[in-house]
Amino acid sequence: MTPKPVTSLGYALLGLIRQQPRTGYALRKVFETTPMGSYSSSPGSIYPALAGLERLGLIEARDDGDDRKARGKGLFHLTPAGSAAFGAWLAGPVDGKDLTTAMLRFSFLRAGSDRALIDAFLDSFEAAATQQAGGLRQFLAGEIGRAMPLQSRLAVEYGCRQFEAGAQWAVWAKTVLRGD
Amino acid sequence: MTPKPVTSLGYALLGLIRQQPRTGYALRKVFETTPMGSYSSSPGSIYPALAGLERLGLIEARDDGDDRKARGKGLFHLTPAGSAAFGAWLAGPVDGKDLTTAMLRFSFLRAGSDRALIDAFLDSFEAAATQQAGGLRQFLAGEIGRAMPLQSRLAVEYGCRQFEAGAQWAVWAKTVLRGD
DNA sequence: CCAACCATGTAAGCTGTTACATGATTGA
DNA sequence: TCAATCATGTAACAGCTTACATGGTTGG
Repeated sequence: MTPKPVTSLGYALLGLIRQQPRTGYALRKVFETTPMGSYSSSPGSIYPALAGLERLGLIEARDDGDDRKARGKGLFHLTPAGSAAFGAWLAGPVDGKDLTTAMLRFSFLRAGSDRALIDAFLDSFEAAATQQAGGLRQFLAGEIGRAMPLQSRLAVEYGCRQFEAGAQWAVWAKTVLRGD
Repeated sequence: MTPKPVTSLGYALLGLIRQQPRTGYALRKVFETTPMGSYSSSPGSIYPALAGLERLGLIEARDDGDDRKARGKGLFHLTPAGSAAFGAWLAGPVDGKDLTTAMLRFSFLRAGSDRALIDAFLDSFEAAATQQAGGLRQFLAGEIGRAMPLQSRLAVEYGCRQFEAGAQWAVWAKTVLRGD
């Protein structure tokens, strides 16, 4: 029952594999050709990560398919355990300190089947972002904040605005998903 | 002439020490009590980092002061080499892929003496953020982007908005600094 | 036939995290 | 005197980055 031996790169891989079974190389390509690249750079990290997930029994490689497209080890599939672990991760709470990871999760929710999770996510994302922004504004108004050099205060203001933009995004995303 | 053996935590430490000489403990406190905490968590990283900076000759501990406030090793000061290295870092270009580090740098510029650097920074920060946002919008409009699941597209939109908020912050910061 | 791309990895090194360990001093 | 805070570290471990190494296949 050890809860989290899986890193965010691991979850990214699980999510992509859940979307459709892929080879290690195809996974690398996704990171190279999409903004998801910010979650990893190439080979040296993803192959070891895949090996780790396989060792944990969350994915397995199958020489899947009648045609010989599978040159290497074949396509990775989620095992039932992998599916369960990924599902649990998807349903977890939004951590205010790590909105980037939260967004990764969001990108793997499916408009069709996960509607309830999506609504819950957006609500708690908005709340978390608003709260973080509030914390920073409070800091700025407090003793330490007022004593900081101007540049530092401006930098903190940047953080506030980032969080506020995040909260606004959540509101916007809700309207988009409603009028779909 | 090995260019960059200093990490962003290292630069954060150099910057804080430049603001005023401090003990290792005082530096830890800054990370614990300000939003700068996002650049590190405690002891296990900052003491080794300080040791590294000392080994590189960028800082040195002095039993500075007539009164015995210095219980431990004393206060860390920048050496001339440290001052030069930090100054060079401050004057470097804004890397679009790492706006967080850029913001750390910004927070250490001084409204009094670094006016030229500040103006240059804000201009190039705005440009970088705008460009990153544009890249993401272009991606969304392209083949791969249009083929992605809705959730993923919304997540990318989040990224756009973050960058756009960054660009807007830069514009705002310029007006603040002008009317000072 | 040669370049590009498919496909998979290994190895060294650095950084950071967590958790533990220690001891002096100050204030209630 | 007892807890909190000042003050400094170490050790084990995990993860990522960079760079290198290896081969098969396909298209011009």
